[in-house]
Amino acid sequence: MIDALGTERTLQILQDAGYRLTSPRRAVVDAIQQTDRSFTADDLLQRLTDDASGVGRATVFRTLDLLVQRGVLDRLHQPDGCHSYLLCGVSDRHHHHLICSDCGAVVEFEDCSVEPLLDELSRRTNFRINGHWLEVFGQCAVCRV
Amino acid sequence: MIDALGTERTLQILQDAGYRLTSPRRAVVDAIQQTDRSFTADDLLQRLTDDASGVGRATVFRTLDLLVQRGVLDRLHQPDGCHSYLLCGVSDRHHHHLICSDCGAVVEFEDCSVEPLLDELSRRTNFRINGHWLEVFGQCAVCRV
DNA sequence: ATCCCTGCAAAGGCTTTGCATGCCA
DNA sequence: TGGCATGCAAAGCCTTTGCAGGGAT
Repeated sequence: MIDALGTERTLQILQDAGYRLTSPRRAVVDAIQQTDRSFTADDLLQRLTDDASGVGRATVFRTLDLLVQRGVLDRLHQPDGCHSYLLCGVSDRHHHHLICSDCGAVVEFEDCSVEPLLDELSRRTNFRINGHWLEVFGQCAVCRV
Repeated sequence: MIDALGTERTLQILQDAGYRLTSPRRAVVDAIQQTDRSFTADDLLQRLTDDASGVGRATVFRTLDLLVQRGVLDRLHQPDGCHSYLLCGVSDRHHHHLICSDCGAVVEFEDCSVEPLLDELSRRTNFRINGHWLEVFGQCAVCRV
């Protein structure tokens, strides 16, 4: 569903940004490539602990932050918790998410057609608008039974 | 900006729902009526401590939960923190927020014109869509200098 | 060889829980 | 009077920080 960068290109991004390629970072990047669902820091830590990668808690958090900064991951906001992450698509354009509340599957979409609304709001309220979030929730084809 | 219920009607809602009217609850409800900005549990606790209301931490959290459940407050999600609250307008219709990232001032709006988008998404992805969030960020007339 | 990165453990926020007491209905 | 509600303190989560040792460049 999400056309992600892949492990190698992601590691390249980190290297280009001046970060060292270490084996904990490889392990984290590799682990996040294995799902197109949203996940929490704890999910990831769990997975890395299970496969005995030996990556520490702190490194998981530090690497997640790094990847969010670099645009590889998005931070996701959901009704039942504000602390999950999600692999971004290749494009670094502004985009939104349609999220399955049951299994966490995610579809990205770009066109959100809110520009006219924002213009009108800005005119009406005199706010200088500089961003918006749109997230859509539902159940995916599999979970809707 | 937000046409809120007022202390008395809010207390009535709690009473109608079978909750007791206690003085800590009054104090909390009263305190949240005094602003149309978003606030955190800690802001509120601080205010209640300052005016020597003597309301405890636990009660603040418990009452906030109650008020969110009853639709008196919204939980707000912002880029720099997912843990703030906001007094809802009188209408309990679906609505959205335009939030000043500097001072926390909030304007509610109802028409978000995303229905066509949701229809199309649902057709394309086969998701059963059952909700969405839209939050708009910017700077209000005062803060934009 | 440098110094960035790491794991560990401890500290830090914020929120919830347990429990004896208080107070509304 | 009964039982929900409260305050306090402690416990629980999740995340960040400090630090000495290790590894990438």
